[in-house]
Amino acid sequence: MGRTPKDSITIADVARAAEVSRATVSRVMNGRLNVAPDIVARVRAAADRLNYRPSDLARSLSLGTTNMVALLVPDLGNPLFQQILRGITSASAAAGYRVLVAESDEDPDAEASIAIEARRRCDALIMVSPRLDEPSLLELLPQVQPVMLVNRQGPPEVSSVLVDYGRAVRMVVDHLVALGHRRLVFLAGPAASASNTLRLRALDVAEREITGLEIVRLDCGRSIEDGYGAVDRVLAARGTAVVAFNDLVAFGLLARLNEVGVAVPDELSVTGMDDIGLARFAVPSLTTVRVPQRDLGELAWRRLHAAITGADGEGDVPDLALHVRASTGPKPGRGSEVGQTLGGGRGEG
Amino acid sequence: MGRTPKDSITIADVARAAEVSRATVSRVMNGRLNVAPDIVARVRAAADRLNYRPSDLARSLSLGTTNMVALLVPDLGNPLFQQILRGITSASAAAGYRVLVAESDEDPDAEASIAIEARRRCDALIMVSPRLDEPSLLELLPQVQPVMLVNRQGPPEVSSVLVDYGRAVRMVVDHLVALGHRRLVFLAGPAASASNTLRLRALDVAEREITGLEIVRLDCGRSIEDGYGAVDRVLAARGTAVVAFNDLVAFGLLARLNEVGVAVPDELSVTGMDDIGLARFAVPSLTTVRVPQRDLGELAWRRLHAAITGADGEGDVPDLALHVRASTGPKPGRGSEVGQTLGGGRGEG
DNA sequence: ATGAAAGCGCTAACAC
DNA sequence: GTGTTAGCGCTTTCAT
Repeated sequence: MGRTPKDSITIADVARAAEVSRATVSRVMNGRLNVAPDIVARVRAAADRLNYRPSDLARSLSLGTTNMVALLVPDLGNPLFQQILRGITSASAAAGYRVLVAESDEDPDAEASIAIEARRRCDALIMVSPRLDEPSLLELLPQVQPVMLVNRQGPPEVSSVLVDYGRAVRMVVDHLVALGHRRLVFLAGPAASASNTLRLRALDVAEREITGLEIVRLDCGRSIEDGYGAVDRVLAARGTAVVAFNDLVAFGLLARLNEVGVAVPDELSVTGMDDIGLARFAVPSLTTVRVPQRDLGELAWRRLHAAITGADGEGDVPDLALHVRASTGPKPGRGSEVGQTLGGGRGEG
Repeated sequence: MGRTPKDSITIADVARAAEVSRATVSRVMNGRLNVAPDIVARVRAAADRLNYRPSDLARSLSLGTTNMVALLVPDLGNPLFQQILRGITSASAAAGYRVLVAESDEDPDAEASIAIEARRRCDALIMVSPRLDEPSLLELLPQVQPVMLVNRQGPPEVSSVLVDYGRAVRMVVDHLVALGHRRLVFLAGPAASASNTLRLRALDVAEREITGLEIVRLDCGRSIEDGYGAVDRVLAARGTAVVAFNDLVAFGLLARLNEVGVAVPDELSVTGMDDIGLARFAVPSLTTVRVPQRDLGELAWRRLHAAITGADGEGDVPDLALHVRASTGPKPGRGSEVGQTLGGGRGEG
């Protein structure tokens, strides 16, 4: 409307106080040249005296740009998304952008409308691991451009940052196979998670390629509690090593194994995924694959920023690295050392 | 300006398509009554057909309200702040608000300007554990109202949500004293942290009140690494129990103690603070005080929202609760059971 | 019940 | 160099 008794002082107040036009004040505030030094001083003085702060809202409306990015994640409680948020926040802050966070609460149906709504207030949107089904996603994406996908593949014209969890899980499997393990238990994550699918596919391939390798797949989840609660089924599966969906699951597993007195890695090896900060400090310290989650956020931002500004998006998805620690060891049973070579997999049975 | 070749379709387009005035479209979009049903239908149809989305920016400018809250935290990597963010995000989303996150990176000098800048884009600001010194804080607060402080006390006219870490640490101390411990080691957090000061003060009081109680204060920090790295100094301090600044520090400590072969709690008891999700799953599971961090965020939001809308801010800071788990036990040495009573503290030496 | 018009606070042509 | 003016897209009096 027009009647809001705004307390805030506007550019007009400064213009009046400095006895210049609003345009000139604007020029001064934005460091535009072509303003006489004495006028600049006068305006600055007036602005300071009045404690003037330009309205970002009005600037944005006029400029057609908000300097904000929206970030939509399924669950802010997930360390992965927290790290990505950190990466995006600090990287975008460097470019003068702010981050608006939105959470879908793992509800696929809510995602689309939240995405649209959040995007409306921002110049761009970053969707992390959207749980939306493929058709809905394809329908949504054009409406929220420019948009960036993290850990989910979109159509070719939509850029994305993807971690190759397939390769990651394969690194773990190869490591365990090299230690002599032939019967592994995989603790699967949420079915709706694209990265879980990647892992499963890689396991299929591994099973096919490595002779004698058996992998028992167990539905589990992605939280500590899920891992903790899976122990009975894990033990019943009679594998010699377990590949957890992520570090959190591995953590829960380790805690419970410790309670029931199963020695890790002497009786059972355990691996995680992600290398969250705590992995190194698990008891025993956790063998896992380092996924540079924070860098992921930064990269997503860089690419998006490049897309917005028309520059070229430098940088590639950071490398994965297997970190072998104390939670994995040779397959229990005969002998102690194993030292097999990777790959060709001379089966045990 | 006026020349931006906006691709987005505006209220004017809809008005034209529906052959009504923009005012009418506005009324329809906002569910205002006083519009003939057939007109409503026509407008809705046009809007749908054109895929019209009102610009939040323009609405905000006109309405004078953004429906956004700014959240400023020192460090997004800190689980406490992450939980608070979660609480605020979900609680405010329920009221149709979005959260803008900003991070000061623990830099006190950056805080003021970030706060002002973030606040300008939002209707209100929540500052968590500001590291700013007192005078600067007092100077800043009036400029960013409405503002809410979390875990830091401001002047009376600025509302805040405070956890009584003093009481929390005292609960831990009493628990340890009851177990027979008389020489404790306190691993202190960042000096700039107000909550650390609260803990230290409470320890002074405890030392005065409980006869025979000695507390060795060691500078440490707030991260796992800090706890991990403090082990040598802790052992040198020759206490029988250690009170860690928070769960993270306790985690690092436990990990290292396990590596060097110090039995917890048989040789040394360890306590944390906060009861982060992982505390229960530490090895051994961690005795700690549950600080409902997420609720803190929700409460901060509720109070702030009440202040904005003029309602009254219901709700109180949620209760603290000591969770006794496996990381604490009787003081090592003579006998096994201790079973002393709290308080009056019959000293040992 | 609807439209015309002013205004939210700012920026950027365009004149002078 | 500086002022004038016309928007950015929306809401809301005020008149009809």
